Amino acid sequence: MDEQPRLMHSHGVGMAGHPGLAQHMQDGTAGTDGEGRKQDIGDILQQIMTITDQSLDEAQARKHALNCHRMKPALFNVLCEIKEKTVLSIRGAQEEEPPDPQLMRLDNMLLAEGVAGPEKGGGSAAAAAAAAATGGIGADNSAEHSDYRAKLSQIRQIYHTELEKYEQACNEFTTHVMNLLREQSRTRPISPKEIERMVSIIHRKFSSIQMQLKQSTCEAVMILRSRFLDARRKRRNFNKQATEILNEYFYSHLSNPYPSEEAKEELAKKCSITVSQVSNWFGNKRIRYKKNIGKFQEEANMYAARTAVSATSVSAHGSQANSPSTPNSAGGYPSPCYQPDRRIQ
DNA sequence: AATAATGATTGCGC
DNA sequence: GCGCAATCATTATT
Repeated sequence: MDEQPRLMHSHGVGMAGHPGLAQHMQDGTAGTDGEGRKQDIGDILQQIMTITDQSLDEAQARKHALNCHRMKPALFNVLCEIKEKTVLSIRGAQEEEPPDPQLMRLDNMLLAEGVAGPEKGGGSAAAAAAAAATGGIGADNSAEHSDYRAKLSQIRQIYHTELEKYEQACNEFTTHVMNLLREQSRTRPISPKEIERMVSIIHRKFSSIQMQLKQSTCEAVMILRSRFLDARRKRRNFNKQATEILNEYFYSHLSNPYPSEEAKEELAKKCSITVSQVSNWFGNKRIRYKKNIGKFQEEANMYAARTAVSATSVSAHGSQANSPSTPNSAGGYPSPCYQPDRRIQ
């Protein structure tokens, strides 16, 4: 019920009644009465308000005069405090900045890829060594790898120069703004705290720009990786002998062209390719054979004839064992017209 | 330069 | 995990 008066009292923040000002004025204006002080302040404020109407030289002189005025520090502090209470307190609350998880992720990735970290020694020698250490396959691989390294270091260089540019621009801008604010704080209530806040705002802005750089660098690295890691891009056909061996197996097991794990391993060893390459080959072969048997007719006949010949020659030498483990008849895949029958004769 | 062949990858169902 | 089918990207051929 009777809270109204108290509320109204607490809201009454006027300039004349400001405790800080009163305190400052006590030692500044010894001997004058209240009317005089008010007159003084009104005078100063009037001068400040009209300063823009004057010519440049005049304004400069007036600014200097005001700056040297004995009331200046007091007024300045009061204005700063009022400003702090009215404007900045609104934004002051949301001041804390937790480390952005996304930024951390980007940083970690760049570090892991060797883009952000310290410069790793020199050029092609180190790259080749690294390639040899990781690859172990041979010259082909190391050539690819050094190419990869070269491109990566290119990205790295761009990243660093850009980052440095941003850093420099940020510093330049910050000092510029700080100087400006310091300069303006001679005529405008700008507290050091406010300048500090402004600097942190600038830093935040620039770090968000840096994050964009990091983001795009990450993307570039990912694209580079996918380019070089995708085996489709460095595909080499198998040599003649390898395809020969694979085809031989395929056509002699046409009824069931699914080599077991062991068979795949053996084929891989014989062709000096990996087991998964063997699997890929058989996968491709099966589907392509099935899709267009006619096209493979000739090939099928050729290999069938060849195995038939080798089988007969083997059996002619005495051993009666059937060479392929699975006979070639009933099954999923249609056979070509010429069906090699090793039981022939 | 077009086109075919070929090894590798991806998405889906089992 | 495997195989199939579709597809990609490169290499060989015309």
